[in-house]
Amino acid sequence: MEEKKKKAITCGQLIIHDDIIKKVEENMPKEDDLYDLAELFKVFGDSTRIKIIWALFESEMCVCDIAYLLNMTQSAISHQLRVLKAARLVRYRRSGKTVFYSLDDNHIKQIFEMGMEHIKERQ
Amino acid sequence: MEEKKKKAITCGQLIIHDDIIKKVEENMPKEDDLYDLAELFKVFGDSTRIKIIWALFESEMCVCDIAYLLNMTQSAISHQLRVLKAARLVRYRRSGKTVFYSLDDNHIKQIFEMGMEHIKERQ
DNA sequence: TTAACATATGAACAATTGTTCATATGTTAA
DNA sequence: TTAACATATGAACAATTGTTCATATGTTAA
Repeated sequence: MEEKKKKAITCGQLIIHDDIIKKVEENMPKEDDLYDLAELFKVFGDSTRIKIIWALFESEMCVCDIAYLLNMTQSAISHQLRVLKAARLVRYRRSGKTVFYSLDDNHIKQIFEMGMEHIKERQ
Repeated sequence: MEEKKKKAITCGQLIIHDDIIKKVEENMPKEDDLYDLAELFKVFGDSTRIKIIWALFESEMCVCDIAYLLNMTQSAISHQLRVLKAARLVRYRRSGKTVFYSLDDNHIKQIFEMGMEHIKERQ
């Protein structure tokens, strides 16, 4: 939120009051946090990943279980698990040839439920 | 979650127990809802839109105010407001030449705060 | 060791997305 | 009416993304 006024905007005159500008600047999280937050939601913004997470709400599962439940290829699931792993939303443990994935976050369920409330309100 | 077993998967043998499969099928939301949920999070999955929403937490604002606060062009903001409008996350009112946007949802703030908790835990 | 199998991953591809630029649309003051 | 201005929007473009296909990697049983 630094370096304002540098880029030209169409509207020359501001409607907004100074104290609101100040409040926004005070309450807006840092650029890095905003970026991370967007990255987190981006991960949730794909229905395959949503389904994987929703399956893992129930129990830990191996890759082929998830592929079976979601009726998708092992490769597609594996690629998406990598994304979830990178976002630190799932953890995994290897047991022989099988790799079991499970959720690694306490907030996901609440975030999903709140999202569902939004969906349901507008149906 | 219908029509399983149609697509071939690499792993022939399931590790998962039948009662877990049943639980997942019971608790997994309907395909349409999962899709809508993903669409909602997709909207949150962009830092420009996150910033717009965070600014609107403070007060209703016109397009040029938002452009000024975020140091972006009017056009970019306008395009993103259209996305937010389509997701029914913002409403607007016209006052002369100016159009004021405001938030149209009670869940957003809680969802964002929970997302932030996730971010903060892993820093 | 080797065959069998679960999983991971790189390359390719089509599809989607965010911004810019130019310009259309809507509104008001003169 | 018309000029000025706030906003909306279509086209274009580069960048990102999800899946598929082929195959590499890791593990175990024989």
